[in-house]
Amino acid sequence: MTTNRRRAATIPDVAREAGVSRSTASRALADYGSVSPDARERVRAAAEKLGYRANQLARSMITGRTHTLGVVIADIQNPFFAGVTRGITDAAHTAGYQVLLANTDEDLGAERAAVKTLCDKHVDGLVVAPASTTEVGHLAALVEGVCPVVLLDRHAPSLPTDAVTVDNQGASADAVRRLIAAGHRRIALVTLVGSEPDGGADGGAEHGAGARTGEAASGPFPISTGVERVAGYRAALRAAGIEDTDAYLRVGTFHRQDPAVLTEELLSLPEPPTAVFATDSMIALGVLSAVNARGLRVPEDISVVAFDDAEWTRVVRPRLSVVAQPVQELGAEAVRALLTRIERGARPPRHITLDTTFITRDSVAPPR
Amino acid sequence: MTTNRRRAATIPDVAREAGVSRSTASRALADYGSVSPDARERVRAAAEKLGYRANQLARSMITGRTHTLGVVIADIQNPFFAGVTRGITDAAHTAGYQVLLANTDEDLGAERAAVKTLCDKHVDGLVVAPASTTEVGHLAALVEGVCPVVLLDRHAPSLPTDAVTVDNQGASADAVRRLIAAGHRRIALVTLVGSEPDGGADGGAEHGAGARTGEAASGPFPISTGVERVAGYRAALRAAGIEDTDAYLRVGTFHRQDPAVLTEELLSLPEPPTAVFATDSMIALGVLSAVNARGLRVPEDISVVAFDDAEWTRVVRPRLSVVAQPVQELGAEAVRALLTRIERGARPPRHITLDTTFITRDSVAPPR
DNA sequence: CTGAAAGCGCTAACAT
DNA sequence: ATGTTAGCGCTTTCAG
Repeated sequence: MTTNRRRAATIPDVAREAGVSRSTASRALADYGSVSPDARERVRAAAEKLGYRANQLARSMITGRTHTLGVVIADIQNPFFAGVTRGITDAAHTAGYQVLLANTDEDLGAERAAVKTLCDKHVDGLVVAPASTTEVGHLAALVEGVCPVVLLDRHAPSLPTDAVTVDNQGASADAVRRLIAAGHRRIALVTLVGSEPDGGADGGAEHGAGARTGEAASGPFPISTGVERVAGYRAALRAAGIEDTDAYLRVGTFHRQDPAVLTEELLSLPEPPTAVFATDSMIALGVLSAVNARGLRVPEDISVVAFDDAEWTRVVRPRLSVVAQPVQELGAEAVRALLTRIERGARPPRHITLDTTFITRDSVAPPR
Repeated sequence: MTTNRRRAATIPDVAREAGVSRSTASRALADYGSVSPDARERVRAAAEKLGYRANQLARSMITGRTHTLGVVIADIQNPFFAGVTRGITDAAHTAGYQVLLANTDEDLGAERAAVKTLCDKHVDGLVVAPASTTEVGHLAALVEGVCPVVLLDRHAPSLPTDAVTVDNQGASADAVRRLIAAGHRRIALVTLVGSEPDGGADGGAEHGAGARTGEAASGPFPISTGVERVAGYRAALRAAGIEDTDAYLRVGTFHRQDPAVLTEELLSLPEPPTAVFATDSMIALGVLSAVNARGLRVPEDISVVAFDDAEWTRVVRPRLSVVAQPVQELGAEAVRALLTRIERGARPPRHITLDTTFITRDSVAPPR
């Protein structure tokens, strides 16, 4: 029934079949310029008959647009990024774009490599959750007109481009304030930061924030999210008259420290915290596992609050009270910003802030 | 310091700088044919100096290879697929390939569209977790030499290509057998299938499996995973002398039914099940929420077992006993199979089966 | 080992 | 409105 065809049909084939020139065929198919209704119909029919599919590669080479977006995140297995990525792909597909995915595990080297590879693939734009918000030289180079970039989840002040985040400081302060309102004074914060700054020449903003951790983290925080959440935590503590805001602050490094261990350290303090705030759901998993391992009960023995409304937080007993981020919307908004930047070209950087919601469940109680 | 450059450096630029012809420059850069060490070095230096980056689009147009793989899955927010995707991207990147991502939500139409778009983008191969294992006409067309496809998680017998799965039937039977060993007789299975067959002309294999659900699911199961897990469930039940294997079988449709509601129905039966088997972690979430809503305790009042070792299953109390699938390995293995197919061309279909592990935790107890 | 020339499939000026 | 011509950046025969 079907005709043999070794080679896919091309524009010349369609043009011949329709009895028009290649340009007319091209115009009719790509829907630009002016074509007579008659010719247009003949071309459409011929294309249909031959099963013509445009060679996007060739088209991209001419137009300079691939209708492909690059997404560079820490880890697709982290529910936050999975949600964000879902939002990104949905928004992208709706707009006729495909999505190229890369994981960095918060490693700056991996991020640089990913960005380079994706650019080589001629993505029309990049959504990046940067491993560092100060070491952004590799991104700065792109922002200068090479390839639009939009930052997601994290804001790099030195980078003149859009960023889509939540109000981390406010959300964090709010969460801590709720713990304080419940009567807590010894409130811990457990967080993880990306790779250490590698000392490259990177005219970036300053983020001094020493953390009293066991050994590491003497340098600056590389990720704005962490900085801001810690800032909110400190602010709320200070506002409550708690002077030593860093007594229960634990900042680990993504690859080198396990949040469970950090928590274990906290719990073995002479005066252990009565509440723990985890800055994401993966960290919360570690916190809970340390709490469980020690036989402590939530919330009777210790209160727990976390960032990110992961599905499991509704199923654990007690159900976890969380700071919910609009994950899919973050992704969708980032794509929207990126597309505007792609279509309208350079424009003043916008920082879009989406609202979080504190979801009160059962993991907070007054300290004993 | 840096020179102004509006236009990216091209091969002619490098050739000129190195004082050789374009062909020689191309050979040196792409590392093929023969080039004198001297010329090769001069070209490398020139490329370095000009910051030359090959135009992958142009290269792909000639070579016919894009070093891009397409991944078509149900939902990246499902931890199973997130893990699989992580395995895929890692393996792909290691081999020098990028990954284009598409979600289908188990919708056949979305899958067809995704496959078409990805092919138009000239991916070198496709990893697909098909929404249906019988309606695979759109994939069959590709397998005929157009674009290598490897099936993931699900096996379509009618499709002459590789599939990477676990032994679903065996794993399922094993899990049910453990429930039986604990003394259960009224064991429920809650599962979800993709979109209904659309009656297209698709010479596929037959999968008859009626399910006693409230309203839907009178047709065949479209997904092999579901079929096999149900088969294992039935086999184990029958082997234990339980005749009516479908009394507690609940098969919902992905978009139209909520596992929590299905479970709620089961629990309100005159003789409710004493154990529930959920065929993935998302379904388990629904099952648990229904169980919790009814105030039942696990495992005292009801035992629960699920497929997929999601992170949260270790944190809930009681910790959930699960059938763990090697998620990342599934993805990595699929890429490996795909790459062999891409490099070595057509070959007899292989069905690769990876081992599952039953992880005994605390959600199973004898019935009261 | 190297260079000249052809051409992948398509779009975009420029004529007509 | 349509056809002619050029050319995107690269690889690849084919001569030399």
